Amino acid sequence: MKRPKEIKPAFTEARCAQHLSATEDAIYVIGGKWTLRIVIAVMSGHHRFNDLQRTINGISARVLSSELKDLELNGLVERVVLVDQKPVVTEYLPTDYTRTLREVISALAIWGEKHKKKITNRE
Amino acid sequence: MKRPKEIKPAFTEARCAQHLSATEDAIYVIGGKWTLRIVIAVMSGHHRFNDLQRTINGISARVLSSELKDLELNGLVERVVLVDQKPVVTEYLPTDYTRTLREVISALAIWGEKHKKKITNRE
DNA sequence: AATAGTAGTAAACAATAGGTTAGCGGTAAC
DNA sequence: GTTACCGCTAACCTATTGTTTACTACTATT
Repeated sequence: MKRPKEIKPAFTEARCAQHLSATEDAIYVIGGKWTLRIVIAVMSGHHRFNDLQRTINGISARVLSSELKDLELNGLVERVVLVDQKPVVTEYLPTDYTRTLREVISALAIWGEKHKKKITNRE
Repeated sequence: MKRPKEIKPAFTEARCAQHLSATEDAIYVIGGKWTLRIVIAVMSGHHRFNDLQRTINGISARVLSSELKDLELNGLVERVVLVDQKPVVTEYLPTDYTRTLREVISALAIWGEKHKKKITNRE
């Protein structure tokens, strides 16, 4: 017997538990303040340290450095040092795994735009 | 003249800036450790304080309380006190705006599952 | 009368994230 | 020679976040 005249949930009980666990894992990896922004910048062609720092507004070298190390550990960027270049150049490149985040980023970006409109309209 | 033989970016430069700004806004609102998990639980039919605390593994009353206040301010839950009930009952209900997060949650949940499989397989 | 649940709040504290400043070794341009 | 860019790193500090414990006021059950 199911609750007779109540709001029907947007997610079933099973989906709830599943979603709770899965989003917990996802947020653990990509939920940081900077993580996805770095990923977006790398996917957009910004591969160098200082280029990334310039592109991502407000990030400090210290934080960028430690975030890049985490991302590398998780396989979300690949760090490549080009030794044969005149000044040795370090590049952070997207991987196949990075590209699996495209739908997540798109969904977030779409929602973020809607939310911005909502906020700016009401004030 | 565009870079001749390089990896072509997954996002264009314009999309990059757009995505950076929009996801920044989105993460500001829903990027917290608990935010989306509470939203999922509320959308799944868990409407009461203690029910939420039981459902969301590891959250303390203090944090749940303050997160619910934030969510209410952002219009992502509605706090309803049922005064006519024998013991006064407080409910946290999803709103229309909450439901705009469905795609975001789905995308995150799908990615989180994939990521979990990836991690458990390699160890 | 005692216990337990409901919906929290207060206080005190610990942990983590993030920011600021400074600097290093190298190259290259002025 | 001095300045500046590159890719960082160390030390230090602050702010946010989260934890624990205890407690409130009320109701219902045993």
